[in-house]
Amino acid sequence: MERVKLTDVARAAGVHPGTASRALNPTTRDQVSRETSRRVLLAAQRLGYVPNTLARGLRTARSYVVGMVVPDITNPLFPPMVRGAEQVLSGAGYTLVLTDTDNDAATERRQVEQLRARGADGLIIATARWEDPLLDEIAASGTPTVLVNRYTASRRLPYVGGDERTGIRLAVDHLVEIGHRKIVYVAGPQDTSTGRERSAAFRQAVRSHGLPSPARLVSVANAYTEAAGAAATRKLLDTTVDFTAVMAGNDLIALGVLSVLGERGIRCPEQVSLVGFNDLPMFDKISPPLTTVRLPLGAIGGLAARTLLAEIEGTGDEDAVVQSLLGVELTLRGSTGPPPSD
Amino acid sequence: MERVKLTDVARAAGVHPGTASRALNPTTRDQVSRETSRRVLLAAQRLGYVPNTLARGLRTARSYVVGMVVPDITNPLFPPMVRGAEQVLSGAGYTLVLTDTDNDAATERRQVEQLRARGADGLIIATARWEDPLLDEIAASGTPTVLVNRYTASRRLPYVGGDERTGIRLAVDHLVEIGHRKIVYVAGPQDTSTGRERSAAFRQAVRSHGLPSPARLVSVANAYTEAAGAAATRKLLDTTVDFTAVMAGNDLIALGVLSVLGERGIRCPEQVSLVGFNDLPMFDKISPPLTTVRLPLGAIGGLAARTLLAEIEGTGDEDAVVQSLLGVELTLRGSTGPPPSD
DNA sequence: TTGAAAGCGCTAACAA
DNA sequence: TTGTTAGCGCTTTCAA
Repeated sequence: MERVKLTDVARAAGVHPGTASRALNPTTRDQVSRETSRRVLLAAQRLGYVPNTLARGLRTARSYVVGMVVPDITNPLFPPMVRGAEQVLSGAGYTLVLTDTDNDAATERRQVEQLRARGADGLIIATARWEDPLLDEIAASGTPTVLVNRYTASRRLPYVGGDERTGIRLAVDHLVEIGHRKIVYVAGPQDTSTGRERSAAFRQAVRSHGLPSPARLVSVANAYTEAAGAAATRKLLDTTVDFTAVMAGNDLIALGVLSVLGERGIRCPEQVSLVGFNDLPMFDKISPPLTTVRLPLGAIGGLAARTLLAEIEGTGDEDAVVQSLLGVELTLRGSTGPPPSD
Repeated sequence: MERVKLTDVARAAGVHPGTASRALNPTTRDQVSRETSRRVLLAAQRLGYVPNTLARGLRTARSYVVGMVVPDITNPLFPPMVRGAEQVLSGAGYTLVLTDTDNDAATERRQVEQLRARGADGLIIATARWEDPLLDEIAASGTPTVLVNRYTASRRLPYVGGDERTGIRLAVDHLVEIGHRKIVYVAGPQDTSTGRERSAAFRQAVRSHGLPSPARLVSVANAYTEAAGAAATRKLLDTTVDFTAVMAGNDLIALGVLSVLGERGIRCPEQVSLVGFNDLPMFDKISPPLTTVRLPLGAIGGLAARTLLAEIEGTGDEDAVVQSLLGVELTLRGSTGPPPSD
């Protein structure tokens, strides 16, 4: 069960290994006569030759490996991004190595190290914290890297994501349009760019509509989870501010909002409207179906991959794209309606 | 920004590269004096040495790469398995390369080839069809491989999965226990082992309870999707058999069943009970919350990885495990209740 | 216990 | 256009 190698192909075709290599490699094929390259290709095919990527990588100092780091592949936000990236990369002859950090900084560091040990040509990272020393080190190291989903305060690495500000504005516009004036915000954690960006966008949107200052109308969840969303909502309700609509930092937080509304006997959307963020799968099946902001996750992953490839293969003298935002849309469903008329 | 290599460490420690290699490698460290190995380790640490996995792999003919092939990472069934596998593998010093075939056989073949070009030490495959030539070729090639989630008719490769037969039996037992006698089954596609296995288990369970022969009580969906489930349910309802409970081939099919019941004004669980399979995320949030069979997906992925590692690293003279089934449990929720009493 | 040297499979600079 | 040769960074046999 010996593996066929280049020398075997060369021998079978009656040429030197160097020639066989040139014939097999599309970029060097024109250095070889048509007849010879035909013979080599044929022999390779016949013997079932599969080039050894390790050996090639060792010689060319390129691994054709791209690492992608996600906090938790079980979070439905990430699979579509991974998929989008993988399609682009494998189409370009690259292999995607996926690592899941389990939301743990030490694990992340170890895995990035592993990726570098493999000579990864580049990195796609979805785990950025607002302050993130590891990413600053990576930026300093010069490894081609693109952030997705979240970016860092230092903004030292290019970023691809959705246009979150517009997403929040669309949602608030919608609520205002159907009559809401008292809108509260259950924000996501502020140690991520998404949490900060969306909070800022909410404040701005509310202000632009001349609605009451949101200072006391924002409650911050300390994680993007149902439980954290519920806790933040309880805190909000305990200060008994009155409101007719809730904007949630993401869909899972919206789930927490929904459960607390249920607890307190507040009906959605009759008494309080609710908008989420992300449009995760199955949120159209819950009751009430959630109005939410949809991000083009697959496209984000794909564009991140293309951005990275440009950086890896690019000539380097072109101006680099530092940030790309993709358009988002508001998905209207049953969780939003006019405020109670009394 | 030059990368530190073994020779640099050796020079810094004042030893020969061969010695440095021995000191750095845990399995050969005892061939080196304590003092020397201490010096080498220290130098490596100080210089930030990261070994080049490619070079090592080329020399040792081992890549420490395991490929995992899934049909669609966007399907929530797979992320937990991937995660379980990745944790085991990275704990053992292996890197997981994930590939998504987009449910396409040609893509799958191309990707498996890529994985072999990378010298993958083994494969975990979640895409098995009942008749699957590619997998038979892989089996013949001798590449260590473990199937998860589904197996092939030829059973030439070891398989790790959930105990599906027991899952179906638990579900049917539950329905019978709360009073149902007329149970129908909306099966999944019969070109997968899961579709076949569950169908057979249903027939057997029904028979063992002395319920009416299920021949006309089974409708087959041609895919594990909501749409296919809905279509199969319509076919069932159009032949107007009367029943009080539906067992679905999986959760997505159950979703299709639910929507058709809604269409026809049949209430669940008051008029008809419904049981799913897999316990996907969010199915506890739909209305009614779905009673379903839970598989230990993470554990399945983890065990598949361990099985594979045993095969890769094993001495080869031990008897190999050919199949491992993990325990499942029935999760009772709102979609099942006693049949109507009239 | 350590050093010397060969070689894993491939590519690329140089020579012919 | 093709052959020759060296070497990518590492491990491992052999010798000292």
